[in-house]
Amino acid sequence: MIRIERLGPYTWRIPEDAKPGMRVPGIVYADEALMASIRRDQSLEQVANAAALPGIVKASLAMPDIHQGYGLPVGGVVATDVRDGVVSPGGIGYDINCGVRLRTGLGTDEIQSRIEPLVDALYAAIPTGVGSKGRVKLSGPEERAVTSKGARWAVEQGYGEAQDLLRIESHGQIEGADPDAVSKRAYERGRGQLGTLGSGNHFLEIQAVDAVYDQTVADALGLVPDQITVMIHTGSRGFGHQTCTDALQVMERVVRKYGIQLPDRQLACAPLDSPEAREYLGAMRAAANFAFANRQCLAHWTREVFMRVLGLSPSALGMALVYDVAHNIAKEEEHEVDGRKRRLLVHRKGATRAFPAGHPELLEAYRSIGQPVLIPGDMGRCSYVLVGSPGSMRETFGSTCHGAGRVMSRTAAVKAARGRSIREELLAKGIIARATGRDALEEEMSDAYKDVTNVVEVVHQAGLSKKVVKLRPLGVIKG
DNA sequence: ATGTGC
Repeated sequence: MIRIERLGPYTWRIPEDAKPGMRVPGIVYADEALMASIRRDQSLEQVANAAALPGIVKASLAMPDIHQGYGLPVGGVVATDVRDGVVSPGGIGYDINCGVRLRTGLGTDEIQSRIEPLVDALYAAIPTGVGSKGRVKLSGPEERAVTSKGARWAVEQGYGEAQDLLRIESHGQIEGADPDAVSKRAYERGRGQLGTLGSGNHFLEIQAVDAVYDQTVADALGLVPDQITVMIHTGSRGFGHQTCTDALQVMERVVRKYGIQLPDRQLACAPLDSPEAREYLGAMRAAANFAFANRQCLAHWTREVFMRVLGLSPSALGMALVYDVAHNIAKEEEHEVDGRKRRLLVHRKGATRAFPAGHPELLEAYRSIGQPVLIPGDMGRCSYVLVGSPGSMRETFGSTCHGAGRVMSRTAAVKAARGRSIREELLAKGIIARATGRDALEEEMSDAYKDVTNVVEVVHQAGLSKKVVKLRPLGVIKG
């Protein structure tokens, strides 16, 4: 059991001497109850392990939704100096640019009785499940264009509108993508998968605004009580998965070549000035753009379904994009550390960027309110919208949590759900669910997750991001 | 997360 001390009501510290090789301490954001569940897996060990990465700055950080992952826990944030630091694919995750998109719609009154046909039509229109193939057939050159242009590619093909791009993190197009750094295998796996939801915790949900905590910011985001929203959670599918797999294979060799000492081989990494790091970052950005294009396509079809089922014109439907965040990605950013500005590679793995109002890298639309932070909970409880707070710049390299975080493995959840009908339980709560995988709803039931309300309360109280609205689920489709 | 799995 790793040594951890409490610093305050919402912060904990793993001292630098808790494990050999640590270059910086670990800092974990949690309250007492969340820490009790965090202690049950190996995630704190992983926070300490990541503190041994060369060039790590200040601390190995973890959000209240952490749980064990590959190398770094999901919910981990690691910043490395671009001059002497490394990039670690395990610090980003297999699902490169897994992220969340939120759109607004009508009022609940207008569609309350139409949720079931909407869910059925969405389920029919949007491919779900492991290995699902999409409606977009990409040629080789087209797929390369997707990796460079991201959401812009989708808009140019008629999936959505140009103004959507003004409401996506990095405008849905990450610079520095290198289509030549992506393997043939990743291209093959991705080819049929643009415009697919995938499986696991990925979902598309119809929700309603349930509570408003910050009226001014909610107004600026176009979110009012009882309004319908659509939340989409998915990533780069087989394309990103293969890109991560390819990189890990390379990094294992690189660790030996450069003589890097690591407490866990899952943290395999490469110095940022090496050709291997440049190649991976080029491929990671390509995969990130694939994911932005993926969410853009899904959002477009969602809009089409709403128009068809409700018999509405585009202008009557509205459905503006609120925001689209990447929560599995590494980004080069400038941060002040001990009074000095430094260029850092910030790895966010199951963590959301949360720049506060006024930050120069924010989209123009949100510069005065801060970056919207989209936090999906679980199917049966709720989700949240927050915005970045100034504390995130002082403490977490402009980062906050990304979701609820699992407390049960998938197999444990299926076992715990034996004899129950999760679909019926959701229905009893007024939530209509459709899923492809045989155990998909059981694996994803509420009991398998921490209560997102507790997670969000911690990041709110800790000053990393502030609550804006709560969203309650009405209908969901899953893989 | 994933052409899921020791």
